[in-house]
Amino acid sequence: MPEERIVRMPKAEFDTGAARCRSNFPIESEFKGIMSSDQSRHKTFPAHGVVFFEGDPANNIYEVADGSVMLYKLLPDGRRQVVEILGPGDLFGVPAGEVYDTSAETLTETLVHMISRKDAEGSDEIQQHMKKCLISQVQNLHDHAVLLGRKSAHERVASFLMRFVPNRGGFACSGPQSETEDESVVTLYMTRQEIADYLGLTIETVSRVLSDMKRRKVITMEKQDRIRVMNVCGLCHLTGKF
Amino acid sequence: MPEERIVRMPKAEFDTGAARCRSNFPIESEFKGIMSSDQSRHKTFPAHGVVFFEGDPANNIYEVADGSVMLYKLLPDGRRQVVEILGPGDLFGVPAGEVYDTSAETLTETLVHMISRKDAEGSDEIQQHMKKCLISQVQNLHDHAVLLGRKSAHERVASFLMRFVPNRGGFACSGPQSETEDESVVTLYMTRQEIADYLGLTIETVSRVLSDMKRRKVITMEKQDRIRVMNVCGLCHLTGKF
DNA sequence: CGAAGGGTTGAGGCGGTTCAAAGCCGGTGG
DNA sequence: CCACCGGCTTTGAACCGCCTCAACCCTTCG
Repeated sequence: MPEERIVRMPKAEFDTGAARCRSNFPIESEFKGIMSSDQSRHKTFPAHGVVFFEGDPANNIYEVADGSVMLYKLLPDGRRQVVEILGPGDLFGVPAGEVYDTSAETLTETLVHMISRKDAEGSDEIQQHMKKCLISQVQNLHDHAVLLGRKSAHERVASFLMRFVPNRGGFACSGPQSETEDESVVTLYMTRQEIADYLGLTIETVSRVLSDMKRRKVITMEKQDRIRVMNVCGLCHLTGKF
Repeated sequence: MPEERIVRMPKAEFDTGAARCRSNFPIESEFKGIMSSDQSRHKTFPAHGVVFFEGDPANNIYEVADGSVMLYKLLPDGRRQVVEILGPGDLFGVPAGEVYDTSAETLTETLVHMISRKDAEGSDEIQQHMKKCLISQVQNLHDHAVLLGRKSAHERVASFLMRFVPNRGGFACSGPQSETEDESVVTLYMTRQEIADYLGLTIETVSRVLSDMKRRKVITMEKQDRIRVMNVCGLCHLTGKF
């Protein structure tokens, strides 16, 4: 079945490699960051801790060492859009101007490496890594623009869940483990509000879509943020990407 | 009035400098590209010409020398999302994997510089420029995510139009030229379909919003793609950003 | 003049939001 | 151990903004 799907896929849907830099799993990884050098400092934030606010002077560049971070922007009336979700190995806080263009908050307890802008400029290794991360970041943002601009609520939630299923859904999709079973457990570490703000929806819509998927037996919920996908292939087809 | 608005602006709305790398004007600029070296080739595309398709092998990196280019992605059922609009000085076709993650089409007659990936790797100058462009690209994509995820149709169209008004709307907004008049003429060089696909709307909605703005005398239309903004400050307030 | 290809306008429907109420669950204190 | 509280989540009902579908208009070009 996955082979068949690959054959049918038009060029445009090939995996372009954007996922290779950043992990599928925001958590649980033991990433050995490129920034773990002398000149870098470390800092641990609790879950839902603020790393910096939009508009703060951009003095440091950060790398997620362990945990997960979201970047978001606010409109003056309080509307929020979460623009990126980052995991181990991802960089953030790389500024075009003098200040950060987004706020950064942790989702889970998170260890970050920090390095000053000046020191980052000086290191070729870091520059290289930065470029690589930026490129994959851009491609992820392209995907997210498609999601926000053109996908239905069901497709958005399905795409979101698929993000956290390892080795599935991309060009290199490994297909179901066995003939009879195609399950996977994903842990979100995000509140409904955070998910909604990432997907451009409301809390209620996210909740309704998840309930609907439960009703259709695509997923079951072990805890509120721990979801068992009963049929990965089925969920994948709900993303709109295939 | 503009000074007053700046004072009221919370930190979060400061211009973060994302616009500095790329021009406000996709057209009419005589940008002397960093790629205009020996090893680069040039190519001119007519308006609405295809530079490459999503999924094509990513052999070259491009720079817009003159004209404008849009990058878009398609879903298999034909839904399209334009993810970026580029002008002189902007780079595109920088791949994370082996293939392009978007398609690239010109909006107007466009001159591009091309350079092979290998040659790009070799030049520090190009690497530097590439990094700078990527960073501003990321910030523009952040803004666009907010637009797609959280803004109303009116706010989207207003934001879109403000993009093409020079020196207005950002942190460095110069304010109205005179006490009595606050006009500006923008030329879109895009069909309604392209605008709609960029803003995550339908043709009809774009058309209706523009008609509504005409009715409210915020804009007048000199030609279908040539719009006179009668009240820049007024339009700016419709963007939702202030 | 007629055809073709955008663009505009109108009517109706639907998906997602809004507002409101109830449910669930973990934590705290009696 | 259970009652209570607060925060998050779920569910329901009504509404509304944008989409869909269809007709019409305008401009361009043969």
